[in-house]
Amino acid sequence: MDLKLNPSSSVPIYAQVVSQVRALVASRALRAGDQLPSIRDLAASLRINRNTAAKAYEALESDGVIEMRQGHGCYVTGRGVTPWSKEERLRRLERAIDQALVEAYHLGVPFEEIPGLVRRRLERFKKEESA
Amino acid sequence: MDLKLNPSSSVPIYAQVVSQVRALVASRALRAGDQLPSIRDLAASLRINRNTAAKAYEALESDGVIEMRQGHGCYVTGRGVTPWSKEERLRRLERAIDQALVEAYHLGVPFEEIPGLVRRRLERFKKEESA
Amino acid sequence: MDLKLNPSSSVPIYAQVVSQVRALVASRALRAGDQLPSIRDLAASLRINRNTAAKAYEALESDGVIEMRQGHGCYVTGRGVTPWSKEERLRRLERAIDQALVEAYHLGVPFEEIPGLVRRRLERFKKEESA
Amino acid sequence: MDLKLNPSSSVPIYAQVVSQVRALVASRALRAGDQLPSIRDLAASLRINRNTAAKAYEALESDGVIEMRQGHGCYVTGRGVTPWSKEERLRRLERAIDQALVEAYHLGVPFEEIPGLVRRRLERFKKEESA
DNA sequence: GTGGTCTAGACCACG
DNA sequence: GTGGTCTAGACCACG
Repeated sequence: MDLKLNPSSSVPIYAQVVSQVRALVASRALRAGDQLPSIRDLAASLRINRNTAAKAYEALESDGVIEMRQGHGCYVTGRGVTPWSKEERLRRLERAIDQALVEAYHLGVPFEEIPGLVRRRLERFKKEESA
Repeated sequence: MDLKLNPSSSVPIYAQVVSQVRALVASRALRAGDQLPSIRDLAASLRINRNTAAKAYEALESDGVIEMRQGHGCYVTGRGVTPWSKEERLRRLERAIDQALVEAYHLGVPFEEIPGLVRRRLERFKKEESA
Repeated sequence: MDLKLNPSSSVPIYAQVVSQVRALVASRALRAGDQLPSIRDLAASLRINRNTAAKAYEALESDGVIEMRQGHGCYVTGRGVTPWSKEERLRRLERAIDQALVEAYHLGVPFEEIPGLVRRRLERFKKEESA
Repeated sequence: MDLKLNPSSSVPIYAQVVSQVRALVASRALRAGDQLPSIRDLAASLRINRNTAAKAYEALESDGVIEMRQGHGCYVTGRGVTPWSKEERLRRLERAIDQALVEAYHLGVPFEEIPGLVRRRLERFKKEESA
């Protein structure tokens, strides 16, 4: 699991780990049941403190992305036992989409180009998935 | 300018102001040349610290979203003053789109539904724009 | 003896075994003199580590819930072998009751509903007992 | 806010803080909007590490019992925006009640005494509430 | 070996 | 002043 950390980013290190693991799971590079490196190993390979690695894993666990088992290790959870209602889930997704649209506006990317771009990124995700 | 701030969110208040002003501009509720309230007035109306309001405006200015003219006030700038190259801008947008896709995966929303959703949000943006 | 263990719970497995055996005894599904599976058998049937099973039995024994007779096996003891004084016992029970009341408050269950609920659970216990 | 910690208990210090604050809120010794001591002050008064105090407050926040505000402090939340369904809430409460009943059995307290005891503890809660 | 807790202490971000 | 992050390092509980 090779994550790329930016220690000078304003995004905390543990949050960078969280979002990259979430992305790996979403792109199916990590799948349900897969074992993650232990907290110790992760900390060593990223050269961060054990507590920082533990904080990232804790956040991922309370997110429902991974499970940590006593004395065993950390495993990717099965997908989607999210405790949220259908409406709440839609609301959250719309918020993420709107953020991308706002970003597009301010970057000067015409709205007409968005659907094509989204389709391209989706294809890339699916390709990784079937790989 | 009525922004909805959540003081108990983990997102800093100044960042909430920034992202909501950016959204207002993107949805054309605020347009190039429009005047924003002064730092002092914004702080008063939102009942936030003046330093917080100032910090938000600074961030918006260095983002190229607003301009502060000494003794005149704050104005929404024209679009496309972003300091980034075409490639950098595409990279940033793809990152925002990917974040929405990762969110969709973890929320259990099937990828097939994404393009439709994006189109719907785009329509809403355009409607607000023409209003 | 079919116990339902949750390996991803934050409650240690041995403690899950202990509390479920205590519940079985309290509901009279297990009665004084009944023989429990050996440590080896329990570990095999629950597919847990033998040390874990042994630790659970040790805790149950020092609690006075079971007795382990060298070379004979494990047996449920008679009731009321608790080593505590009348006052201490009352204090412990009140603590358990208070915990339920605190839980009720935070779950938003009105206090008026508590006595009815307690009565219902008591009936269920007695029914299992007479079964 | 005087909490009594037992450093030699097997219950982690932060968890002791959590459960005692929950009890204070449930007994209305702390009410919605009340400010809690800052992490620094709590740590100093309990003579524990700031990180340990912070961990307790974080847990209380993710439980919905308190809110922490940037640069302001910690406040008791309004009651009961628990994200759980009515059924889940009942299930959790029943579990807590059952634990008290199991405890009663093993302590040799006759089931007949339970309803009276529960009523007494409820009265004590309500008295504190109106005080 | 694995995760969990705790401390001491530094530095930063926020308002 | 308040909370948030991070490190180094110790010791413990679990399986």
